[in-house]
Amino acid sequence: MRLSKLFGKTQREIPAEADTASHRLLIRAGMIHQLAAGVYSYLPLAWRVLKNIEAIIRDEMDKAGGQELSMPVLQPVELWQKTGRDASFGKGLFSLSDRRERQLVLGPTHEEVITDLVSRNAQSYRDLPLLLYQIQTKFRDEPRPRGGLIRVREFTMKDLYSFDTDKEGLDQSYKKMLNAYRNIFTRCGLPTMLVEADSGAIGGKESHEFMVIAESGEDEIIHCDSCKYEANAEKAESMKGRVDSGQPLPLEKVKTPGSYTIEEVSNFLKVPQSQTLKAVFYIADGELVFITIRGDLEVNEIKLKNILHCSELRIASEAEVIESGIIAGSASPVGLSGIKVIADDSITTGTNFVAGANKADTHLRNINYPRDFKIDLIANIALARAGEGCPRCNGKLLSTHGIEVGHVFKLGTFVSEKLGALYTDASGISRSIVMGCYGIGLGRLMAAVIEHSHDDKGIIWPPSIAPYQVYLCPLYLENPEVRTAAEKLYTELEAQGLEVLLDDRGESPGVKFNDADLLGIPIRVTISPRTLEKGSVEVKWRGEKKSKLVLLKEAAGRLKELIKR
RNA sequence: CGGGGUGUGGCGCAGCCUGGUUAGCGCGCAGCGUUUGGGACGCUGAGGUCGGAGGUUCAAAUCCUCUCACCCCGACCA
Repeated sequence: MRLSKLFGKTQREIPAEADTASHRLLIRAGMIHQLAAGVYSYLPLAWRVLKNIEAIIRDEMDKAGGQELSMPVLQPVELWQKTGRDASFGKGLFSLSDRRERQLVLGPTHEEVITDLVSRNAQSYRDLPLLLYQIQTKFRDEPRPRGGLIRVREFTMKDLYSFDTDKEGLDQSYKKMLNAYRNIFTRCGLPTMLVEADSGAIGGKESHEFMVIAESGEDEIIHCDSCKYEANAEKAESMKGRVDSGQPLPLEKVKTPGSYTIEEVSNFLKVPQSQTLKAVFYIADGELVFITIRGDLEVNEIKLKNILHCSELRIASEAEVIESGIIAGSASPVGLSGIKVIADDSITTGTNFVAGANKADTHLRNINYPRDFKIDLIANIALARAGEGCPRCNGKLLSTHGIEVGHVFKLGTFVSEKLGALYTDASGISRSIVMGCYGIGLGRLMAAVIEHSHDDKGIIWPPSIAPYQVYLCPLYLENPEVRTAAEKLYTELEAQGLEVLLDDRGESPGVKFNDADLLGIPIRVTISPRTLEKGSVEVKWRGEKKSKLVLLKEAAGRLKELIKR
């Protein structure tokens, strides 16, 4: 390809709206263009990278036994109503109606469609296991697209679904996919961390995410400094530690004028925050719930949502709290009735807690569970934080940020039950198919590669996914020898099957070198009167400082070898 | 949805507070010339409904009202 003809121009200036590295570089390299919030065009360079990523993914999926197919983006909403996931996706579902006022959605994922499809085509245990996948555009009306391609509303995703007869089969499919995913990310030059994850709106039980460590990552990863424990903060657990405060003492009322927050109460009564109980109020699908948790901890809303099995969860407004007769600032589970009370299991880690008295400016000392109050549900709903103890060993938890590039779920039979996807086992009994699902976002993967591999000059593409392999960079093109040598080498390299970008522009060396660095093509080959004097060209890897001279007549062969490596 | 911010040629911005001739600057783009091993220079030129609607005024990019879009911080996910 001749650079002068390539659609898409490099930009010198940094686009104002971009503040993550990949976003800036993708725009500056002329690879993407934003049409609307979270909606992008991919220009030829980006498209080539995506195609390369796609080829790697396809290869690994096929090797793992996957069969590629293609399903509709346009889906009847009824299918989503059957699984109830129209509610769990909520406003994230792009929906529209056709001319007959039929409600349709644009597929954000394809569990429903594929399960419906499989249920009609696989009836016997002999038809299983199955691994089916597609690489296709997904639509999700994200509340807030961000970071360029990191989070968008229309994106290409590889989604594979596994169908097995039982849990053991699912475990095997899951393992195959974990392995394939590791291969994919490695081949894309991306180091990843496999973390335990929450399954969110997709549903299901066990779930893992592949994370790329990056400052700009949206996810917080909690991991142990001494064992292998790694989890998304949404899911992470921690040792809460015991609060040793002796034998239960009798309840005692204390006046606490002006003290409302945990900090104020703890200062006023001179007790550590871990010796208090915090009250937090949420509205779960319209119903007010009372949450109590040790004062030094925070509620993990994801965990809370999961145990409440609700689709919408938000902090209650002050008005809503007051309306339900609770004294904000002095709220307490003690003596409360008519409201659902959920407690974090941290309330059992100590004795003689301080909490509100449900009476203005008054708190209670020496509250003990279960002596003094009842709750509807006790569970681990606390946010794990760096510095706390590892739940698996004696280590300390650390925190980093990451970009989620892949997510795998053990779905189980949730979807197949709802959609009646059954198979007949060897003894003739009808059973639900056991499912798993596995996704990779291609654009996000491309962005993550850039986040991981760039410098202040530009992108550094791993050769496996680079849009071109060689940046052929002749200087002083008006010099006939340079021009002839460049054209000849260009032809030879292309004949060798190499992907070459020829910078045939009449730009100055500085401009050409800077663009070469920005575009991040793995190998730069410079031809100038200076190199030709020695019958040579200059070869330089994008990621390295030094270059070396290669004889012009050997150049094509040598480059072919380099690329192979 | 809550909070913060921005909309002015393809890109980055100034002008707005304190209304007043042809709306500027840099990059980029086109032409010519001189240059050029890490983003050269000169000359010439093209390109703008000042996000949109309404209003105030003799006069609006500038003031007022409404509205739309986009970005950033939080609740969602590949």
